[in-house]
Amino acid sequence: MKVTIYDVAEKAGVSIATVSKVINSTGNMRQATRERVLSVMEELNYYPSMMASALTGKKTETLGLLVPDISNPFFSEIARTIEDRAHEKGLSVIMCSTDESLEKEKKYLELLRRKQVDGFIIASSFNDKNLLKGIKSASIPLVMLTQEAGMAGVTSVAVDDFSGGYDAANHLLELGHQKIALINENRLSSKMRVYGFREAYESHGYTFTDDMVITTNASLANGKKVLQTIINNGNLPSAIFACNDLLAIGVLQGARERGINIPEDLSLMGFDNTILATTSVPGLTTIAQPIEEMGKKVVDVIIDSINNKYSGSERILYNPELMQRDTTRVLSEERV
Amino acid sequence: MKVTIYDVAEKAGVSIATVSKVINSTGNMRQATRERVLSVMEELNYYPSMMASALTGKKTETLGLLVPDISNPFFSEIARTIEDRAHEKGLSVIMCSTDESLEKEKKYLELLRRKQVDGFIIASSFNDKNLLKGIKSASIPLVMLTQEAGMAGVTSVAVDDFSGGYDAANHLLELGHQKIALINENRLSSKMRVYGFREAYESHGYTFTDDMVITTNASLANGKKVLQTIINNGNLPSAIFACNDLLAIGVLQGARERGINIPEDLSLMGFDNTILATTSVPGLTTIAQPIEEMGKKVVDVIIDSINNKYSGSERILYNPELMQRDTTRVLSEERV
DNA sequence: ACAAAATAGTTAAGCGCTTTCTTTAATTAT
DNA sequence: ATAATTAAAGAAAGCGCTTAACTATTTTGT
Repeated sequence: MKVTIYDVAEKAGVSIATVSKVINSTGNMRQATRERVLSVMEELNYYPSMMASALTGKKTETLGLLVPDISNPFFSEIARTIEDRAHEKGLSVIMCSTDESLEKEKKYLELLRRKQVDGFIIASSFNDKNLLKGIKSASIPLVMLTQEAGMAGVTSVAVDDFSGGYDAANHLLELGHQKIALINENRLSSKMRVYGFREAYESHGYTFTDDMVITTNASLANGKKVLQTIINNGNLPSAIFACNDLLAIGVLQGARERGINIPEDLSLMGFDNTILATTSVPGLTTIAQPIEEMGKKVVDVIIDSINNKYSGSERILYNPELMQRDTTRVLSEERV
Repeated sequence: MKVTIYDVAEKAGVSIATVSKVINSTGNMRQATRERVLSVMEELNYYPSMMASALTGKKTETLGLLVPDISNPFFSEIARTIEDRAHEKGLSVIMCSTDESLEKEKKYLELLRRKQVDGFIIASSFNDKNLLKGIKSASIPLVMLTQEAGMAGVTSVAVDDFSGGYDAANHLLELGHQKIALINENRLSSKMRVYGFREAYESHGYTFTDDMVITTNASLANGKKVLQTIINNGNLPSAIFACNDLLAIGVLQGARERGINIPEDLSLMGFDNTILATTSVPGLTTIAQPIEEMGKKVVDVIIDSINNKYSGSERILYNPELMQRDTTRVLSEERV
């Protein structure tokens, strides 16, 4: 049978209250007593149940993390830094991949509420804001990662997507590109990148039109597919800006398969600076997010709000950084 | 305040026992009563606490997953399939990256025990078998993934590493390579790959020596580093077999930086067939593991053993598959 | 040496559920 | 219409812990 606090108390010849005190290092007691209890705990292989203690008003020491897809390198990389930081602070994390699907978001949110997680870190879109409102009004700590909540009173940590997009456009524009296609995801952060791009683009005096952008979900396959679409549309652009590395690499693969040379025939940019950008050939020019910093920050914020040391509602924005590698280059004369 | 079963009971004008019954769809009751309770639950935004119910002998519906590193694509990919399967069956999963460190393994194991996870899926090495024994003797369900427990009574699901290594060797040997370096990790599964390799190598009449293999941890950086070491040792081999894709890609990067052409100057193989193998250029020849199947299987096994429908102790082995891409080629005459 | 103050340890209620028994109400049979 | 049977709902104990309030034991002061 499972060994409980009663077993320990009995064997150590004390009350369960005393055992509880040694577990939590609270209250006063003789050193000898403490040691005796400790050794009995050891001897019996006793693991205090966090369920039981959570039930008595303590925390569950568990965080819920909702990401679109943990197998997407960007999210697995940030999940790793979150996990590390959380563990450092004594919390575990339950991860859920939502695929940005409303049903899954709803289901997982409910599940995690029932599990009484101490707080949520949310990197999934949550287009149904009511879901978020529900947890907000139950005053369960909540921090958005990678995007804003789209409602008051929720803090978020993210890169400055707009300026990342802006930088991307500038880079391409400086290289002489003007006919550019964008690949976008249907989430706010991606759209911000496109807006930023647009801003820079127009400030160079060009006209941005919506048909320059194609929206799809993040995956290698979709990257390829979109490239195909772009090709089919005829009128190949001289550069493509994908709103994340996964899509960009998909384009890269597709290009290779069709004999389109990158960057000779086509310049390509991604966003995120995941492992994929560093391992591809040519190396992917991309906009880096400070993944580690963001991961740490987001757990620090959630922990502070769990402990009521934080009740703000900020937008914490990090600066993106252009990582210039080898998929972009000056537009050669003959293509102008 | 948090809404509890009492609030619901009171508002619905029934006892908490009745509410409990509707929550769990047990016992008999009038349809009208059930509906009334249900609607009150809805109205009050009631989320039954799983902590409380777990305390009364039910399950926590939570699995503990220990992997070396969730940001390693192999593990994030398999974690995704595990997560999906688990959710399908109503369980959540807490993920922990151990970095194969003894302290972390110990810490996380203890933590998860305290959280009363229903079972463990372990893909980390656990060189200290006592840790595993502890959970085994507490009769907490446990399945090894990617490797064996190294003790009786524990079932494991993995690829047949030995035969994967064997296949890798054969492939290289058939291409005429004979001077081959291996990059190994310090975990049993990797060593099995090397043993398999060795077996094939020797069966071709060659002599395998231990100085052909260099051991390191899985990371891009280490792949590069090892390549450097190999170069420094002089006497460059004509092929390298890395025991996982991450290391192989590291080698690929390193090679590129030093102007070593792959596969012209050096053939290269990985293991796992992660996204990295498909996106690299040239595409990495590697040994594929059936990630999805394995992920599903491992949760099915753990669930069955949680429900006492399974108490076996099998080694469930999947067949690896050679994915021939472009980093390996026939050893050219002049290099023989 | 004795009261006052501080320290050590205990009692018991309560956290939010589940579940076994009981009791009460509704059906069916006679 | 009434007893026998079955269905519906409730009472209460218990899960493993925390904690406030309390009692017993020491220690300190004078």
